[in-house]
Amino acid sequence: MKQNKQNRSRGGFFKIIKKDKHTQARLGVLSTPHGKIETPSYVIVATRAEIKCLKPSDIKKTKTQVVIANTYHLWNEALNSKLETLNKSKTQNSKTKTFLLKKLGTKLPTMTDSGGFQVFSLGFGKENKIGKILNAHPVDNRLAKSIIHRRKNIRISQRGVHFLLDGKKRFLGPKLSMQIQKKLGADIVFAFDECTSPLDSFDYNKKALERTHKWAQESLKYKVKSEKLSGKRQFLFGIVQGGRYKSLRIKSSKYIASLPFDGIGIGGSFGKDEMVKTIKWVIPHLPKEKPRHLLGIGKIEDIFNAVEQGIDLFDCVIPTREARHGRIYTKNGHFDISKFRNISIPLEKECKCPVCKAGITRRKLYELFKGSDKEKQKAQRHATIHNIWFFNNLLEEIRKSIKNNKFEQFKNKFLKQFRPQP
RNA sequence: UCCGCGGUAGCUCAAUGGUAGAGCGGCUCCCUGUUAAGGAGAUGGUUCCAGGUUCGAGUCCUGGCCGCGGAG
Repeated sequence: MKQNKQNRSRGGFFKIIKKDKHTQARLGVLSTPHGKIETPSYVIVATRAEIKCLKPSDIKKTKTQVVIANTYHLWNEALNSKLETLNKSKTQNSKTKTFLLKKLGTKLPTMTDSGGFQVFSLGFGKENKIGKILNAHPVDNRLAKSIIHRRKNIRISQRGVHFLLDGKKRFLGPKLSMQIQKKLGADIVFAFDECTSPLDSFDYNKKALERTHKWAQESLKYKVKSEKLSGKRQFLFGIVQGGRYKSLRIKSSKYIASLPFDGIGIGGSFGKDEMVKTIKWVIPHLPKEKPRHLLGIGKIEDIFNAVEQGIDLFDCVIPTREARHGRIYTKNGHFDISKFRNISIPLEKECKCPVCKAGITRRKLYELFKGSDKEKQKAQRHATIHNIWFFNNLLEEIRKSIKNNKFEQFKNKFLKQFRPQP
């Protein structure tokens, strides 16, 4: 184990090129079997190995460096692909594309999430209709008490998680998660963990954290084993949990940092406006030379705050989901297309994204959104391309600013300008 | 000119004579490791007009007006 730790953390997988003088922001490069990723980078969500509403050729236009798919949602497809792969290898299909890349239809670095988030989203989250970040409306304590621990869709044990969904029962644990992720073939994979809810108590989080740490060990063990067998390299990230509790976050950081992971994910839930605080508890205990991925974050402000604290990777559904719902991102803030339906100006002034360059106006986009099913699909595709491009471009600018020692200035300037639209 | 059918929210339509509703649109808001191509909320009415019957009329009766279809 100790040997592994030494070898794996120095494999040239992650190189830090520059550290910002005034903040903890850093510029780096991740080298994966399918290409390099310049960090900080936004990882675009492609849950079922496709970016919703986009064709493979669209993805190339969006400055996307890397995408993340999901173990839980590709479970069946991944296991069924066993036969497919065998058949194809028999018929001499010499291309060694991974399952993910085949489905994605374009070549670029990929990641997969382990299914740990679904322990929350399909359990507590679904049951109580809350997200992993406590929202603006303060939750009544009595309400919080009444809903705590109601997780009728899942059963969690030391071995893993039983999902009881849509009348189907299935079990996912660290070993199976690693097996599925191996099959999916991402360049970077995550250890199986338990994402808890922001309303879970200290005691619950403590127990959950013990499980997550146990599963981290097992994910690592199984991954090392399968690597020996197949010879194929996948980089594995461990995940820090601990919810909203400082002592647990620190404990988790230290523990995950002590294991021979290739990178560190920071997962779990956050209290309202407590994200920076939580990241600050975690970062000091992480190895400086390993990449850090803030799971499931974030919004524009979150990105700047996290980069400032030394985060290298993000992923979030915000750009894509909100695009589908008609929200457009611009440097002056985001706006809902319905509010600007009569304006014949580009989605964003002087935007260089392919959609704006093609002359799609706000009025046109609105008309498409309200048109036939086919037109709506077009609208969602345009909005998705624009938003993804916007986020990727923003990260590009952030990288540039770190390079020039101007991150803080850039952050302040950008956030000042990024206000809800006039 | 006659016969028939209809006229209710911005639009399309509901409502055995008993508190006028729904869908869509418009408006406000939400979306953070996607069971989300989604969700929440507020608003919205001289029921074409004028009479009549009735405790009570969107509903029944009479007469107008308007629209659609048919016949001449």
